[in-house]
Formats: sequence, C-alpha cells, structure tokens
Amino acid sequence: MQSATAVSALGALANEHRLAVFRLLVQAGEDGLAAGAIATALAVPNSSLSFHLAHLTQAGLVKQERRGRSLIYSANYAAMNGLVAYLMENCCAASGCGPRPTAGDAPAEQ
Amino acid sequence: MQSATAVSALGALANEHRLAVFRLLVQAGEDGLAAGAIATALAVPNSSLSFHLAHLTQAGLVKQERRGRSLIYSANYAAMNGLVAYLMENCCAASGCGPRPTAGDAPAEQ
DNA sequence: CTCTTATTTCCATACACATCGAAATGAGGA
DNA sequence: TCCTCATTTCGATGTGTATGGAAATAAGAG
Repeated sequence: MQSATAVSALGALANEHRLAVFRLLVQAGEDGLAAGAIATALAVPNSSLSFHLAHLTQAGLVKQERRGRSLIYSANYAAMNGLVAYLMENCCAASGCGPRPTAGDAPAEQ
Repeated sequence: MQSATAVSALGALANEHRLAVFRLLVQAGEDGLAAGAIATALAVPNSSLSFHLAHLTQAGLVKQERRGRSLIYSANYAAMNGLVAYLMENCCAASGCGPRPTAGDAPAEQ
C-alpha cells in the first residue's frame, strides 16, 4: 500500500460518523446494509450519510452495489486489511508495536 | 480504546506530513528526534512542522521531552498499539480481516 | 547580561470538510 | 404512464485544517 492510499483511508475513518458506519458494515458482513438502514441505525440524516458513504467509497473502504431500489453498502475487508498491514509494517516495530529492534530493515514504499 | 480516541488518532495520521513524521519517529526509536532534525529530514518549514507535531502530540501518538535546547519527539508505541488493536477488534473480522465469522461476539465499547 | 540557537506562537489567508433541507435522479409497482 | 420509495446531488453556511513568514519564548554559552 502506498502512503497516499493510507492517508486517504485514515482520513476516511477519522470521523465519528464514518467510523461508526464502517464498524456497522463490518458487523453486517458480506450482505452489507442499505443506505437507509444505516441512516436509521445511526440516526444521521440521509443527505449527511450519503456524503460520508461517498467519502468511504472514494477511499476504497466500502463497496456499493444496487439491489432493487436500494443501494447496498458493504465493508471492503481487503482494503482494511491493507491499511492495518501498512500501519503494522511502517508505524509499528516488527513485534507488537514495541520499539523497533533493528533500524536496518526497510519497511515499504516511499 | 474509546472510539473518540481512535478518531483522534486516525485524524492525526490522516495527513501526508504527519504520517511521514510518525514513520520517521518509529524508525528513530526510543531516542526520538529533535524538531529541527525532523523539519530538515522532511523539508517542511519549522512553523508548519510545529503545527503537525502539536497535532500528533494532542492525539497522544507522540511524546515530547526537552533535552537541552532541543525538544525531542518520539513515537508513543503504546498509543499506536492501541489504535491497531482497536481497528483489528472493531473494524476487522476475528481472523485476518476476512468476513466476520460469527455475528454474536461483541467487539468493544460504544 | 547578551548572544545565539531551537522551537513555538501568532496572524492572515486559502482551502477542505461537515451539515442538512430541498430538489433531482433512479427503479420498481399499479 | 404515473406514483411512490430509496438515495443522491445541489446549494448555502459554518467550522476546521493547512500554510508559512515574522515575532516571541526558552535555554545554554561566552
């Protein structure tokens, strides 16, 4: 994962509502949830939620799919996996986020 | 970790410069780096860097310590560990960020 | 006490993000 | 076709973030 991608994903999650949406979608699993269901669950106005969903989608953390009249959103586990992997590799030490054991091992891209 | 804390930490990392600063501090290890050294390494003006360092410090991801005339900054590994743990627990499935196996296991706080 | 170095704070400016009602779009049902 | 539901887009507004030069603060050295 490139650092620009990570910044984008981190920014998408760096908001109370969006983090709540993402957590909800992770819990919902592969089946996902309709936009309206999310708005109801989180008590966020439709237009505001739509804004946040677009932000998450833009960052690649969420997938959109039309099913009948509803737009179903679901978590993109691969993207999240990539983000966590990036953080572990670049922002943590090799073992459990302790101090970095050797300064020589190159993490990733630039 | 509370979701508000996670949002704060995510927001702190959701910026090109701040992410670069944090990565640099992780590489630097426990000894940390002086503000000026960071500014030089990343080619960011002092006043801008100071703003970003304050942001990271505010979020608890970075520690500040005065050593002589210099202010030494170092990564707070515990905070990062907490953030990654939060993401793994709340935003990933139990094993490796795949689809959530059981819908019954409660993640964490609210 | 003054000089020099290291860093922050202040300030103005520009841009991006968040909010949410109202209007527009998309899609099925009668 | 017309109606209704589901959702997005638009638009206006307020708030927050980013930037960087200039001035202020902090601390050791002579």
